[in-house]
Amino acid sequence: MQKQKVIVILGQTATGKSDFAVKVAKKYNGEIISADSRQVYKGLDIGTGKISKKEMRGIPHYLIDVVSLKKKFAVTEYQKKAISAIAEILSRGKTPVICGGTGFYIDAITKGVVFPTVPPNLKLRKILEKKSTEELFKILKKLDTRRAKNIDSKNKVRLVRAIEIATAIGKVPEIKETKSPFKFIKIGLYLPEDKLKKKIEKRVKKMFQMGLLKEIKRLKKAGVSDKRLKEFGFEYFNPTPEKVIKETIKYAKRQMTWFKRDKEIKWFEPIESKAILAFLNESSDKLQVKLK
RNA sequence: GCGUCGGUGGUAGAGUGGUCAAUUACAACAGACUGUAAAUCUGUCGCCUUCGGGCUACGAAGGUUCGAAUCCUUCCCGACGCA
Repeated sequence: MQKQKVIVILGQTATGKSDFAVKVAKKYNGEIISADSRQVYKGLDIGTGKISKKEMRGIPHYLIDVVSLKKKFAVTEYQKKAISAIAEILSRGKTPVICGGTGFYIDAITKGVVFPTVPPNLKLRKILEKKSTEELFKILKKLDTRRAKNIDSKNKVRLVRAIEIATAIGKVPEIKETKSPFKFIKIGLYLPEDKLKKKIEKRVKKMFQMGLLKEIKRLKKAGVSDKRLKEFGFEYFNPTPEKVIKETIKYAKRQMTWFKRDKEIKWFEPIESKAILAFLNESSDKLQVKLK
């Protein structure tokens, strides 16, 4: 059977993914699934650069505004929801277009990573978080030598989670990837460094103009704690334009470190939109040919 | 003009005779990534290197000393105070 085609549009922040995805969706009878770890939350709009209703130009967008700020969202939930969204879109004879900059989320779908199903154990976490990384590493070593070997022994967050899994089910399962029933066509949008920086500056300034500070005030009023605000990213904790620009540039670099590993991504500058559309046509043709 | 304090690596800023190529932070560069992922974490960060080490460096030039970023002299520059 032919694998059904899913278009993926990824790239660093401020490269114009959202707009481009709408364009592609228009052209290919598509619907968009966002791959952004923060845009899933209701109420984080300006700081996350969420696309507006108007900018959506009538294209349905999935996985935006799907959880309350009080709930914690995680990759696994994203994975589940995104995969069912893909199925649903395809069942209506439309093309799913995944668009976003959260590499981890994109891989969760396109690589079919199987995550351990152990839920967070807040009590245990509280205890573990008080310990030093050395202590945590020792504990993990005792519980699961295999995972201890490949874990980052200085990364507390990872150590805590690994111990959490190991205490629940004995050992951390080896990482597994399952073959996806879909064919993903990955398009990466990139900009030369100086252009990217300029776009980031522009974008951040616009954020402040649009009322980022007001948005934060509103969140605080709604009972969001400082700690939680920090979790929502640097835009949400005592931001100044300079600080946000600086942090965004660093973040963009981290994104690229992630994307670089994926050799399936075909990279384009956003201005090459014709070339991209041609590439998409070609990719879908190839699929058709394989069919015969 | 006199006096005081200061001039340290891309920046800020420690160090005040040896363990100093120089704490640390930031920036920069590279990287990791098993339910927090705009998160979390790692490495490199004067030049050269056969990775043992070699060379040049703490405003400039001299000097003291076995040894100086650190002490002395002069000069240059900056801040402040007095004229």
